[in-house]
Amino acid sequence: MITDPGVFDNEYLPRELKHREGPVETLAKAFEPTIDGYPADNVLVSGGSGVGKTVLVRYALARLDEAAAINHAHIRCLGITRGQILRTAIDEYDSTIDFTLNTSVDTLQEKLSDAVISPYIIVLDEADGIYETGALEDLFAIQRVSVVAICHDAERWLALATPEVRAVMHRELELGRYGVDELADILQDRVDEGLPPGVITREQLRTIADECAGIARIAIQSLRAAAELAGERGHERILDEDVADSYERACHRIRQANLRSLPFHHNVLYGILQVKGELAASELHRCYEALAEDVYYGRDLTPIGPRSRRNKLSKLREYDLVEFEGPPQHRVYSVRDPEIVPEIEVSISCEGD
DNA sequence: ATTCCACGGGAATCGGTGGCAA
DNA sequence: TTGCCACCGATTCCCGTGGAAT
Repeated sequence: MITDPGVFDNEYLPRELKHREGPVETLAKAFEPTIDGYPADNVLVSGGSGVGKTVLVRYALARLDEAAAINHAHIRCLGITRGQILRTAIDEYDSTIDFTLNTSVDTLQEKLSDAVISPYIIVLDEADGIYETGALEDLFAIQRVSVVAICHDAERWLALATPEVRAVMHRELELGRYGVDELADILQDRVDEGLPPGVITREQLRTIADECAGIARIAIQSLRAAAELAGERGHERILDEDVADSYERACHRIRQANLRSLPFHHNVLYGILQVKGELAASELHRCYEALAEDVYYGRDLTPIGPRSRRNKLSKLREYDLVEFEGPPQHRVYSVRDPEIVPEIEVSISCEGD
């Protein structure tokens, strides 16, 4: 049923960004100075999950590309280091600049500073934890570099900022949740581009939009899931029952992709929880230790200690894969969705069963 | 009031990479 | 080629914190 699967990709950039005309203009204004060779204004873009922060910035940069050849980079900052941010920033500006794995981060900063001779816009996506890296100061120290920081909560982000950082964040852009009709409009564009005409009604799009509570990413994946389900069930067009089951499948797919993007240790911990259902912290650690030798056998990795496991578990929670419940000393870990399975086979039978 | 326990921040340490001089 | 060193990122070690149990 799907004629162009590309329209459901995260990377897909719509021709027109519906219901974000104001923010698009704000970004265009912020980028305008680059056309005359001056640095762009720094912008802080904030808003909840799936309100289209990333796509907004990508869209505005694509428009800028049409007007002038301005260097820009897009860096996902979640869980990466100061060095990785600087390396990416250097590489995206000029891939001929060489550095190695053990080049000091201070040197990297100097290299970037020396290299940048024209306006350079660096988008720091998922920049909620950017202060821990220290990379922000590195970038702001470079005159022609400007930053678009994307975060969830602007107030918290600015509260953590130094006065220097606050002083150079010239523009703030807060995106609210889409309304049902707005989101239905956005879905309609994807329908027009990626599905045969007439397979879904406006009312069904509104149902999808409503179910997703304004979160565009889930809505778009729900639309895709509804079309897939209709296809699998041999329906000529998308029926209400396909729409009804689409949200589950969309969430499932997003979480499954999240898990796949995480390294082995995370998958081991997840696998234990997925099989056991619910575990107290001490039980989880006991299971991990009981299994570790088998699971890690033949791999170029060694089992990690309890402290690292806690960090991995926090990460799993950030990715909406694992839940914590109860106070620290009685914390219970469980998976959000037992249907999501890890990449690895964790054939679990911990002692104590 | 005291003990217990897991959490999580921060410092120390480890294993690996790559430059450099002998 | 070898040994040494600086450095990185990942991990471990150490320890203060705070809520629940005793």
